[in-house]
Amino acid sequence: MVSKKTAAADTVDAKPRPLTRIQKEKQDIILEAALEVFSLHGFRGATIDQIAAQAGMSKPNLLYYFPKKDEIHRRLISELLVTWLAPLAEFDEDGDPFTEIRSYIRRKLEMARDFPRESRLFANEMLQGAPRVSEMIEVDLKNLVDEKAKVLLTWMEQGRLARTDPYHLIFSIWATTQHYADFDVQVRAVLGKDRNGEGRFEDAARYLEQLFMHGLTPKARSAGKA
Amino acid sequence: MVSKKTAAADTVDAKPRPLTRIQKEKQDIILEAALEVFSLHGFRGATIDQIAAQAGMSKPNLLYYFPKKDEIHRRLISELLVTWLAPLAEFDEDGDPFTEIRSYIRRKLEMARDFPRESRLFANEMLQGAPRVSEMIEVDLKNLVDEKAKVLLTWMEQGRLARTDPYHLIFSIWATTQHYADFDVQVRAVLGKDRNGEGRFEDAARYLEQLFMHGLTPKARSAGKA
DNA sequence: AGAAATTTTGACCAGTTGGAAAAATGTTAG
DNA sequence: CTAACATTTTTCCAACTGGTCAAAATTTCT
Repeated sequence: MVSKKTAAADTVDAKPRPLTRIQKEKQDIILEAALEVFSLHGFRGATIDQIAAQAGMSKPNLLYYFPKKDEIHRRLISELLVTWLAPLAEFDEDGDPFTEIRSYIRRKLEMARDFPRESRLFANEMLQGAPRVSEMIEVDLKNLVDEKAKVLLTWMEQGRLARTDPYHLIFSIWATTQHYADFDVQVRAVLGKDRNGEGRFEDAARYLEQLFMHGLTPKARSAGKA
Repeated sequence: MVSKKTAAADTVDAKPRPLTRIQKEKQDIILEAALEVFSLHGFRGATIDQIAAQAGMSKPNLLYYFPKKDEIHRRLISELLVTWLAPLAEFDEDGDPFTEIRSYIRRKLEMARDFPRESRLFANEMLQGAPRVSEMIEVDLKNLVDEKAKVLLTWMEQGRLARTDPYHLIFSIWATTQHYADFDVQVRAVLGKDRNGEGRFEDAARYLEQLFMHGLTPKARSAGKA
């Protein structure tokens, strides 16, 4: 009764059965396809048939590797969260505030460019109230942000960074960078064909750097009234 | 064959039949319910049954007013877009740049607070590649933004605003404000119970003002090195 | 090669979903 | 009151969905 099916079912089984190379490959193909479909249609909007088609296999075959739709999604999300938190974790207390913030922004922007599907998968989950990751964001994410907020506060107290709300600071970085992945259609539509070439990414990076470093105040009156 | 059904079917009919007050009321109830459900689950994720339940009526009864699920969604989206573009349209060339931008940010932030479902409905649509509103954003939205970008450019040339990319400037306002509606769960989770009271909104407003006015550079060296 | 294990396929199913048809129940004007 | 119209409910259905299962095809191991 243990090994009627061999491939995936080793979630919490006695004999984890090492996972053949072929199984790993197929699983990766499926996860890749699922990422594509889930990120576009959300969990409920995506069908196993679609994912199977995208993965180039039949539905029952896919279900042989992942017996539950749920589980594909869960795997994607949990893998994603690791990737997603990594850049923030790199934030270094001993570095220069502006260098650290600038490179964090850049890394996040690169992620929006290079992993837009991951970003959208995450956004979909958030939009729907994060039913599948609530614990993850209430514990892991919160702790990490709390920690980094403390670092920011230290910098502010040392006068090396403008005194402001560290949490909202982090939110604004997330928002501005992920926007380019999540609202890609809108960005493309508004920028029009011309402004959409390779320069787009650099334009965004340059603008965000300006925004976070100096805001919109023109040089002439940087330290002006009030 | 014209009037077998009377209520909704007047999309492009000969006799638009004035729409009784009762019909208008019921339609509004349905749209309100649909907004709730669509904004949470996306188009495909939402079912007519759910919407009907939310609206307090039976599915066939709902279908009497909106014969197609599609149409409820379309109506919501098109009504939404008007509301959504209004604040940007108010942007006044003759005003003071900073006053205009600041009040635009505040209006958008208020909208994120007061109409989070609309924001999420819109976000859902964008995430999915805007299949139902592509024309709207490629024409109406683009034109409006082009126009306002020109205003921003003028201000920049007059030295009244930092020289930067006006399109990305607008994107960053959208991103930072809508973030509070679309990623509400995340924001709540990260802020924790304490920091989530009535002050939250004001904190965000204050932070964003600081960000857009001065960036993160501390006062002491506002106009520092190159 | 041949047995054993793994992978793939095809047929199938029960539950859900969007929607149609028609009967039943109001509602209103004459 | 009643005929005409508007609204609501009941019943039903075909397509789709997540998922099962046994048999067939393939790979792996000896």
